[in-house]
Amino acid sequence: MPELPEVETVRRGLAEVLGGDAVIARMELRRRDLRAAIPRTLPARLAGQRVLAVRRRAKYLIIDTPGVSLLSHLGMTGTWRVAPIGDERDHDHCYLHLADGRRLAFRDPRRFGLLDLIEPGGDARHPRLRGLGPEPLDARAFSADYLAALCAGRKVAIKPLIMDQRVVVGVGNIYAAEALFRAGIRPTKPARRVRREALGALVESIRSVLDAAIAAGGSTISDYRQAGGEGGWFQHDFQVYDRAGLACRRCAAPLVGKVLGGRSTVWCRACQR
DNA sequence: CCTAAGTCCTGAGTGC
DNA sequence: TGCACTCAGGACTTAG
Repeated sequence: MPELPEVETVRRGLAEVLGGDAVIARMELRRRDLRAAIPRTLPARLAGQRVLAVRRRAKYLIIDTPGVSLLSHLGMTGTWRVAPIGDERDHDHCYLHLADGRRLAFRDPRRFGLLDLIEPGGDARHPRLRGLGPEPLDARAFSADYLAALCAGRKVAIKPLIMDQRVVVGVGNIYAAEALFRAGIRPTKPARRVRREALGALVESIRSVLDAAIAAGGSTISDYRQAGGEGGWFQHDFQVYDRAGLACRRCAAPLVGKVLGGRSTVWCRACQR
């Protein structure tokens, strides 16, 4: 669910909650079988650890402590929230009890999410982080040159290509569709057929749509919430996502939709070539 | 019955 | 034929 803007918004919320030397007194596991099993050793490793930082890499959240880092992925329906005692819900899989009495809950109905540990300084060796592409907001690493090199000779459609986390991280089904609309590129176009200038526009569009969505606190469809429980607002700015059959906001032609790479995809035949 | 913000795996196909 | 890589499709799960 959450793509980069939603994960970044959650990161900022968690950083605020955990700032000022928060200490994790105890991790309480209620259910271990998420996408992968939560390691049995994780609660013991986290107990008594002081939070040093809350980071994001791709769609992963990383809470650093001196002894171990906690890695989480929200999958499609994952949320972190401040959960006062008494606020227990179905699908709360894990509670982090802080030393000051507050409590964080990880809730994920579909269980496509993930909790794991990273050894200190071990990001590059972690199997889920190894092999990830560059951060899209890093203009130096994610450039038109870089994307053009990865598109060369590729028959795959441009939309699934930019959703491939080995190519660039953080772009999912919503923001891929929105960035392609902004860049005027048809999502089904084979990557090798997209012109160099259009790839430059796409790189800029990915950055601009992600920046705008972060500024809006992400997009709330059903489950996504910020750490404080608020929804995001960017869903009101969608130009194409979930708008198949409706009028293009730019030219009023009906938007078309089809399944591409297993994901629903919407675009404007007139505005996107 | 259908759909859904994401990976992850398998198997078929391609090119050297 | 073998190997490496690419690409499409399905699986996982719960809720609305």
